[in-house]
Amino acid sequence: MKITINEVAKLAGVSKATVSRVMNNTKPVNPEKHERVLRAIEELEFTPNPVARGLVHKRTGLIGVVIPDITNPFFAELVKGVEEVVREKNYNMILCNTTHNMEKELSYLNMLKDKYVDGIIFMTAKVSPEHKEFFRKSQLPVTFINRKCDDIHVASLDIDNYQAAFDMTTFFLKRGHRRVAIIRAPLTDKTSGYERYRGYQEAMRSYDIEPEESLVMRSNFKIESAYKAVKKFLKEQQPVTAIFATSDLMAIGAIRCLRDHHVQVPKQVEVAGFDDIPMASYYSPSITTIRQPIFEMGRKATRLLIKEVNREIIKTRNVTLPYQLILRESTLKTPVTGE
Amino acid sequence: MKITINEVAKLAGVSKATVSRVMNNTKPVNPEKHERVLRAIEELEFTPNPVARGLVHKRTGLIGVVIPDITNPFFAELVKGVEEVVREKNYNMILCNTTHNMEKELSYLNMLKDKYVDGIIFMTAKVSPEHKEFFRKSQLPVTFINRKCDDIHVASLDIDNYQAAFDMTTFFLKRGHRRVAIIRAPLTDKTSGYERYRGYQEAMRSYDIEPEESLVMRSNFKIESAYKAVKKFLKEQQPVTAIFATSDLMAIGAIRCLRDHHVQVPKQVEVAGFDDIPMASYYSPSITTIRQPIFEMGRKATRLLIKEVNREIIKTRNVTLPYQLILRESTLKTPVTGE
DNA sequence: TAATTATAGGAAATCGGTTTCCCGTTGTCA
DNA sequence: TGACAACGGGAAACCGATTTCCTATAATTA
Repeated sequence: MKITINEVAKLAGVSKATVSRVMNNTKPVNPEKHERVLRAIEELEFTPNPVARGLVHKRTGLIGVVIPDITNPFFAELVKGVEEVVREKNYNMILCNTTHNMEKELSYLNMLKDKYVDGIIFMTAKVSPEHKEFFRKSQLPVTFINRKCDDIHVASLDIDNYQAAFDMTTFFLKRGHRRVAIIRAPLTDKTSGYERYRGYQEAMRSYDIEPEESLVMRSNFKIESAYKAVKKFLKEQQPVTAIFATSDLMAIGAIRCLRDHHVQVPKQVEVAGFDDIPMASYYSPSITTIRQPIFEMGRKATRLLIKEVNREIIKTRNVTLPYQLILRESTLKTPVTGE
Repeated sequence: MKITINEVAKLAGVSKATVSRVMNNTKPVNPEKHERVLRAIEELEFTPNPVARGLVHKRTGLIGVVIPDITNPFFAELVKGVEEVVREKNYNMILCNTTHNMEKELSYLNMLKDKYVDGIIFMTAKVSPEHKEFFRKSQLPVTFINRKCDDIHVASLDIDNYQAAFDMTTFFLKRGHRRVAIIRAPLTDKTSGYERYRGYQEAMRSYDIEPEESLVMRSNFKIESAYKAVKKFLKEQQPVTAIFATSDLMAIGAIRCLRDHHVQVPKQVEVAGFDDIPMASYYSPSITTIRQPIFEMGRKATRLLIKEVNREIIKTRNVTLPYQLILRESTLKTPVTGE
C-alpha cells in the first residue's frame, strides 16, 4: 500500500494541512513540528501523489512532443534537445510519433489536450485549418519547430530555410553548374520544405535559369523514397550535374542510387543535403550540407514553451537561428569547368 | 473555463453519478436520461478529466520508456515500435533519454515511479544492485529489452546475442580469416554487448584461436568513438583482415576510419556490424550484419508490458526472438584465400 | 393483493493532495 | 493594561471524477 499524506500527518501528530505546508513552504510552520513532519516523511519514505496534486493545480508536468518520425535522425536529435531541457525543468515528455499522418496528428493533439499536458511542441509538415482550429480553441501553449505560422498565436523556432536553400543552390551555380536538380518533399504552405524549394527556384532564376519541372524529383523524407525518385529520374530525364537534396537522408538515398547505377559522386554528379545530421559527416562520401543547430533548436523551443507555460514574459516568440554551409566530399573542392 | 461533469449533470438534469454511469457503462440508465446525458456531453464538448479519473483508479495511462540514446537508430526504431502499440492501446509514452548515464537512469526511474506511470520499458547497459532494488521495491511492471535479468521478476525480450555473435565470427573464420578483431562496447554483466563478446570469443576458440586482447577495440556505442578506436588500433596493432563491430553504428565508424586511412573495405579488411539499422543497407559499402527484429521487439515488449499492467495471464515472460545474418558489401562474396 | 425482489438514480464518500476559512495565541503599541 | 494585528495550525472545502450506499419505485412472485 502506498503511503499518503494522512499517514504522515498521523505519525507526525499534526494535520495534513501542516504536512502540506512543510512540503511546499507555503506558510511558516513551528520549527519543532516542521522537524517532526520531515522526520515522518523520511521515515515513511513519503512522496506526494502527483496526480492528486495535479488535480488541484491543474498542472500535469507533462509536455507533449509531436513529431513525424523518430527514426529520422533530424527529429531524434531534436527530441534529444527537448528531452534535456524538459528533464532539467522537472517536466516529463510525452512522445507522439505521427508517421507523417495527419489524422494521427490531430488525434494525438486531442489526446494530449485531454490528458491535460501543460504544453505542446509541434513538428509537422502541414498545418491544416483543423490544426489551427485546434490550437485556437485549446488555449494550450504551443511551440512550432521548423516552420512559422503567423495567423495563430504560437511560438516558433526555425532557420531561414529559404535563404539557406538559396545559398546552397547558388553554391552550385557559382561553380558552373547549370542543370541543378532538386529532390524535394511533398509541398504544403509554409513548411520548411516549401521554403527550401522556393530558395532553390529563386537562386536558379537569379542565374537566368528557369527551374523547370524536369529538374524536380519528388520524395517523402525517407532514404528509400529518394532512392526510388533518383532511379526513376535517371531513366527518364536529361542528365544533371548537381543534385540538391532538401534533407541529408534524401541525399544519402540519392548518392546510394547514383553509385548503384555507376554514376560517380562527386566526380560526375555533385550532391548536397540539408540538416547536417551526424551521419552526413560519416557517410562516404561525406555530405555537403546546410547545418542547422538541431539540438539547440530542441532546447530553445522547450525553454520557450516552458516560459509560456509559466506565463513568463517572452521577448521574442518567433526565433530564427543561424545556419551554416558545410562543404564535404559529396561536392568537389574545385569549381566545375564547362558543363 | 473547462467543462466538468457537474455542468453536464446540471444541463442533463441528472446527478453526476448518472453521467459517470452513462460514460462508463457501469450501470444501466434509463434510456431517456441516457439520451439527455449524451446530448449534454456533446453540447458542452465534455471530455472527462483524466487526472481526476486517475486519482480514483490509480491509473495514469502512462508508460515510461527508458533508453540510453534516442539518436541511436537502434533505439529510435525500438521506440517507434513501442509507440505504435502504446498508442493503439490508448496509453501514452513518457520518453526518458539517459545518455548512458546511470545516475540519470536511476533518477528517471524514481521520477517515473513518483509520476505513477503504469509500467516501464527499460533499456540500458548496466543493471546495478540499485536498479534491482528499485524494481523489487517499486512493484511496477517492467519489461527489459535486449537483456535478461534472472534474479528479479521482470519480463524481457531479446535475441540470442551470444549465438548471433558466434555465427558472425564463424562466418569470418570459415572463410579463411584468422585475425578477426572485435569492436565492443563497455562490458557489464549480462548485457547484449557482453553476450556478443562472449560469442566472438567462443567462436575464435572453436577454431583454436586465442581471442587475444590485441584484437579488441573498445568503443562506446557511438560512431565517432568507434572511429577513434580503429584509428588508434591502426597505429598500434598488427594488421587484421576482418573486424566484427558489435553494432552497425560502430561498423560505420570503423569503415569510415579505414577508408580515411586508405584501407579498402571489403577488399583489404572486411567489416561486419550488428543490428541491421536502416542505414546498414544504404551505407556504402552496405554493411553485413545481424538483423534483429527491432521494431517487432518494441511492439512485443509493449504488448507484454501492457498485459502485465492489466494483470493478464502471461505464458512466457522471457521471449527470445529470431535473428538473421545478412550479407552485404562490407564483406566479400567469395571466400578469402590464404591469409 | 400483499410481500418480496430487482432496478434506477441521487446523496455522499472517496481518491490524495492543496487551499481557504476561522479561531486561539502571542506580540505590539498606545 | 487593553485593543488590535500578526501568526500558527486545524477543520473543512475543494479539485473532478468514480463508486458505494441507500431509498423510492417498478416488477415479480406467492
